[in-house]
Amino acid sequence: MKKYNPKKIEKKWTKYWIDKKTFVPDLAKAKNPYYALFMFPYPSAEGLHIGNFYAFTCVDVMAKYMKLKGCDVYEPVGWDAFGIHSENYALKIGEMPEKMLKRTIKNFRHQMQAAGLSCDWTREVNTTDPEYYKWTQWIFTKLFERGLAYQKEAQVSWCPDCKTVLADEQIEAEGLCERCKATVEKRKMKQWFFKITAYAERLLSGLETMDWSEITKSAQRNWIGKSEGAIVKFKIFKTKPSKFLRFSLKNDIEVFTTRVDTLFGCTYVVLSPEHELALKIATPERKKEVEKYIKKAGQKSEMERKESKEKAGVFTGAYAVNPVNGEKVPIWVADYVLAGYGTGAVMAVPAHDERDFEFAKKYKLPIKQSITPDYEGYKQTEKTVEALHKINDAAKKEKLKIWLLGGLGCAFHAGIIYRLHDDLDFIAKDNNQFKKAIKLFEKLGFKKVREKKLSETLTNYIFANKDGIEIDLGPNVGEWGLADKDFEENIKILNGYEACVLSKKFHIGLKNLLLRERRKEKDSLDLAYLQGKVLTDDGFLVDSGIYAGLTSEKAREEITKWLEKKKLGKKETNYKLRDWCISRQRYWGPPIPVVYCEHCAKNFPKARLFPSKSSTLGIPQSQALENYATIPVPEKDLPVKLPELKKGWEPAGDGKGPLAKVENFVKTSCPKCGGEARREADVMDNFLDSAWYFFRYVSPKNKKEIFDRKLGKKWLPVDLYVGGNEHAVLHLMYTRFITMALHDLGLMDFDNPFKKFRANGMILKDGKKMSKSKGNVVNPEEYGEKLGYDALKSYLLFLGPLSDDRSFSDEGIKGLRHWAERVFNLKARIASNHKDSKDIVKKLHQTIKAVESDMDSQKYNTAIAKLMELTNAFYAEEKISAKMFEKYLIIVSIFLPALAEELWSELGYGKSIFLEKWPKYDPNLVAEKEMNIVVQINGKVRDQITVSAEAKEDDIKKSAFASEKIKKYIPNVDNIRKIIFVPGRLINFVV
RNA sequence: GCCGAAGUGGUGAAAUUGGCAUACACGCAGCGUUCAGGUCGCUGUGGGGGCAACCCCGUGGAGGUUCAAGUCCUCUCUUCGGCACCA
Repeated sequence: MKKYNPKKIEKKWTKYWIDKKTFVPDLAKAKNPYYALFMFPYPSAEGLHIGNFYAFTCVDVMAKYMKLKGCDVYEPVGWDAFGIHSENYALKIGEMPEKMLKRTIKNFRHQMQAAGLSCDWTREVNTTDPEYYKWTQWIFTKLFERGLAYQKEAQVSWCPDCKTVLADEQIEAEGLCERCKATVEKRKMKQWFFKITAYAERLLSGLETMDWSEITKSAQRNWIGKSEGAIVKFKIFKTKPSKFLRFSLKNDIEVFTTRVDTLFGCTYVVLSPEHELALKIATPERKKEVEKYIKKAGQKSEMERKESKEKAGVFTGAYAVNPVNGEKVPIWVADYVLAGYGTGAVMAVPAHDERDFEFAKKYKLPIKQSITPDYEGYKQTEKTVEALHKINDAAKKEKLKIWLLGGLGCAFHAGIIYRLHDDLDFIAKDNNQFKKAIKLFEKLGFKKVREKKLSETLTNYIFANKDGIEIDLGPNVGEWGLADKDFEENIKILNGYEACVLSKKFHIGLKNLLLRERRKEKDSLDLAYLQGKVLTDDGFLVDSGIYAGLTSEKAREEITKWLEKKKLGKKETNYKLRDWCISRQRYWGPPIPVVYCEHCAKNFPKARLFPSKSSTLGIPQSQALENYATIPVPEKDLPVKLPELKKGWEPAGDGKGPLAKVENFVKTSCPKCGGEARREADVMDNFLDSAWYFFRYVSPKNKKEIFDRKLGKKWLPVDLYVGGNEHAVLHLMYTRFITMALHDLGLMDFDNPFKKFRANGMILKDGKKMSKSKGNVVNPEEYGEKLGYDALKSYLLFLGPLSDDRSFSDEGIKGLRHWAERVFNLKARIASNHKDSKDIVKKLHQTIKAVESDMDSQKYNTAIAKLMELTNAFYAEEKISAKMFEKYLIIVSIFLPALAEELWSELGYGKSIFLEKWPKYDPNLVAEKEMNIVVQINGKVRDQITVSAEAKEDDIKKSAFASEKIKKYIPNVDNIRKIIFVPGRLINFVV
């Protein structure tokens, strides 16, 4: 018998599929289109990576399944060949990118074809093809017309190694370049941006209904970073407190906050060093210092700013007015406030914000509480302290020495006693002092409510006032004062009173009150010390005028309403998402299709204002270079071809692209006036190339349109997309944005490009991340050649669920090779006119059903497990019929395509197995004739019984009682308290 | 710190959504076939106790709901991913 030789078989069938166009659909005639897509391969010199290979496989298996299920499946392929990665590698080996890519693409194609994927190789696209990037440029011009592409001078991220600016999304968490891992710098440069922020809300809310991996959606949500709050205007206070400066509105300080409810707790305002008012408002005597600080901060990189843990800043000498209470608050400048978020200015509430608190502590700025977690407690303690004050003042007047103590553990309970060191006997005898105290209490509105006899001579009197404040009057110092370990310490804190020991229950409330007492003494008290931590959670407002007592949530609404009415603020939503910087000072990309014309600027000043006329979004128009009009290249002149350069295509690092030096490229004529003009010399980010490629696949050779509208309607959006989640906020976000923009142009009627997206987990090698330096990189080609691609692909899928990280091991893959072997060897058991046992037929039908349901939810690992079970079941049979084996081969073919084809042809079929139909399972055969019922006693399994599928509860009960084991546990049926019966599953007796 | 995902045998992992925990595979052990080897076939394999039938324990930890919990609720620990001086 022939031995299983995957190498030979796979080579034969991969060639057959391509030659016979087995997987090439007729896009126009297709009746049941299914668009299966894996992420755009970037043809790296290193060759195919196992992670990408895995994503391809996930898509491919589904494509094969859907094809057998009767769909017209399109699984296109192409090359994302522009970009810094390719160019960097070309620079490294000193070869032109174009030449190098010819080689790497060839290699990639070869590797992917060898893998037996069901790609359509007749419709490849390549982003570096002028026929492709013509449309990349076209998209730019369309966005420009709509005001979604604009130029501005801004702080941008510059990679010193790649010598170009990058988008925010292309900077990794530690401030490293996504491509080369160099630390990026901040530079102020004029760059082209895409107004992705105009779509922030749509990008966010769209996520809700999208069938995408949760992990991806969560990453996008975090990146968009929506926060709802308000803008509050602080007017600037003139040094003479009687008058406000009559500043125009723009000279108000606007702050963004999500916590308007803490506005009463605002004790100062902070501007970022980049804020336009920072220097303007500084008083003459502070100006020098402020200027010095701003300069120093400007020199620090973003990383340095973040690294310096201690908050630092400088006082401007100026004051602002808190709009809600008219309080005068100092204005500071500090670099812990970011220029790029919100308004670049914040209201500081040190009592309820950790950063503000840290800053306030350092510079001894006032801390004012305006939120409490326990409003009732707060009010009561306030009243208690008020009462204590009264008693204390009155006692002083009458020269009565008393100590006030909080009760330990009882509500609103303060006490009055004699001095600690006074002799108890003396107290008992000194009725005079005691009587005086009682009188004083009565005078202050306290009434005796009860009394407690402590001994023959000592009595405790309990007084209460109308607020329900209870105060003990008695010589019970031993019980209270000495029992409390914190007594001495608390006396020190409370030197404002004679003494007050706090009940533990009201620590927070009373300590907050103490805080206020201290503030009166202009002492900035250490809130963290008193409270353990800064109270940053929502709570109830206190010391906040008419808003006191409201919940934070309600107060935010009310205060915002009031601010809006008074035109002192408004509701505002902020996003962390920033516009997409698409300029690259590099060679290997599509040139930005823009021309700068001096004549047009003079003759048609309006040309500069382009695109404001057609803009519907109120975006600031492009300002281009000074004195030049910005003219987009019209469609008929596209593409703007990237000139072939033999020399000088390396990035210079001077902030200009290499094309700037190519005079015959830059020098051009203006498409508007025909006069002399200059081209933009930067190229576009390659993430734009890959943001729309799946549209192009629909009609890759179309010369008239970006894609054929009719075919688009049929095939788009993509049915299944799989790829790594490292692109969650890069490719996957850009793609959504471009799709929305094209949707708004009327190109199609959907704005989510991928109906279903699944982020595949990472493949680890023996539990560790793969890396070249560790030398544990799994090369798919190596394993494919050695053990067969059928086994390799199935193993990757069998490892675990699609979304989990999975560990690849050389031992583990043997199991799948083994399985392939067993499938191959099954043919020895085929007997053409054999009559299969009922059980094995049932097993086949059950497996068909189970595999279908697993495939529908992308549970490839269990689908394979079930096919293995069936294989094992076949091995338990002497013979199997050819008919059954054929059905089996079809369902196995999605995982072991080449092997299935080979066996299929050996059975005598002349056509591909993938032209067959997925076998239908017979529901009658799937259903079990008999069922296994678990018999439990008190929830513990004690026996199993087999009954017919039609058996009713009573029959089952009877059979259960017939069991010897059950009899052993329940000798007397009367002891059964309850019977739980789950049809088809179990019966549980509670005794 | 905030948001998300996840913790089950020696290992990768299953578990019809609350109903027999550990399917399938690796590894290991044993048997068979073979001159031999394993890319062959079969059997066994969570832990503990018992000659045995059988019993007890067991899904990161602690509680809870339930006849019944890997699954639901509360608290907690750990790991991974995203965001992060974002007001």
